[in-house]
Amino acid sequence: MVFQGGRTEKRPDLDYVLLCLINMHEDTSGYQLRSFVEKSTGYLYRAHLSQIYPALKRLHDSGLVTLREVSREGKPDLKLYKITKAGQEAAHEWLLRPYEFKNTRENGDKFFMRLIFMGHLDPEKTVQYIDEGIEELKSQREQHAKNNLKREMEYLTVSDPEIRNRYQMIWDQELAFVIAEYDLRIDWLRKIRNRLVSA
Amino acid sequence: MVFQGGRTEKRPDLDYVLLCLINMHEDTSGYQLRSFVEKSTGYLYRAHLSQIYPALKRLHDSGLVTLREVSREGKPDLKLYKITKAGQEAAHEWLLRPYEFKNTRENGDKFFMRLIFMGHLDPEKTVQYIDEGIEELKSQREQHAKNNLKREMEYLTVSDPEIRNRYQMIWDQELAFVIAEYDLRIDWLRKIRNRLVSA
DNA sequence: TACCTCATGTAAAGCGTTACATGATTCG
DNA sequence: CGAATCATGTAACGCTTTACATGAGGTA
Repeated sequence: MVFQGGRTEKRPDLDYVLLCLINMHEDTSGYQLRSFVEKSTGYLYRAHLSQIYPALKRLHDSGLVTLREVSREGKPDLKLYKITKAGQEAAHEWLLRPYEFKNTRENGDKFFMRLIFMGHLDPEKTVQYIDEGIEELKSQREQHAKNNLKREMEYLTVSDPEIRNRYQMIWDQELAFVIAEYDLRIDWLRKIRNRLVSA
Repeated sequence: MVFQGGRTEKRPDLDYVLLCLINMHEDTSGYQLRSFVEKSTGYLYRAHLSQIYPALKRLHDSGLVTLREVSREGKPDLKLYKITKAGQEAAHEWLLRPYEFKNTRENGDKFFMRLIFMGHLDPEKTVQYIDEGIEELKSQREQHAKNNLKREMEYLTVSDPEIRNRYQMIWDQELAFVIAEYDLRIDWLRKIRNRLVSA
């Protein structure tokens, strides 16, 4: 433990994901955490053991987790982690921190990922988080709808009409797909929102 | 131009994306390419200028593109690229290369990205590509449906029933969302497939 | 005046993937 | 007998992001 760093140090998202998972389940090993990252956020975010072990070391050095080593004959020591008070505060701070939206797929996925760890939170806070997400997704949806790919057909300087038509068709479909995916996500957020307010 | 390397050298996907875009439009600059990457594949894949410039250098060194420099007073030279025969072959080889599926979001997106550049191809080849994608997505969908997050609620060692219920609700919704997103993508591939065979 | 677009690049930091290193046990 | 799971880690490599460097012209 170097210095109690619960404040707002810059940390990779992985650190917070692990912190939240350790908070859900005491005495977890790095190896177990990998499979739970997989099972919980797996569709939206993944991590390799080679990222997890250094991340746990960072968390330990900052005093956000403690560890207990269990010797096992012929095998490397098992390291079981517990969250500290500072760790719980850091996790809480992360969940409440205003989400920094960027217009990328990865950024959108991470917005949804954070939601997975919000069960501990006051539902009102989660609803506020979701509302911000809905607004952002609506605006991104409109941007895509406006930046119509059809206009960009001008870029295609290929004369063969059959090829042009094929590109046109694929790009039209592509745009429709992007819009549909945004609509699905917006809908999904609304569903969760409704369940949170009606509970 | 170091050596004509049209064969199957290992290249980042970015190189092929740029190659395909240069193939669509002669005499393009790196700067223009960035905005067209944005407008064409933007939802699925993006690149910064700091990646594009080195990529163009790689393509030029391998003889896949040629360039023409246009002097402009007080400004850096404008570099306009053209694809070579070797470049067209490399792009074609990339499009026909069997897609290496991995169960990650990024990998799924890149599958769809490649489709955007298949307008030049024999539609039968594109249909075959799509069929492989549909099979893969169906299998991934089933894996997610099976790895039901409910079972993983065991991991959550928090006693408060209100918190447990909230997690349960969010995770159930999360799973439903993942499945719905797979279904949307599978549907979308079927739509494009139908348009390709009926044309 | 401040910001955006055009236009080319390099350098460093950050994050993710693959390979290496070690070794027991279990399942097909 | 080979593959998978458990269990910990380090090192190298690759791609992405941000910062730095330079500078003109247009627009709010």
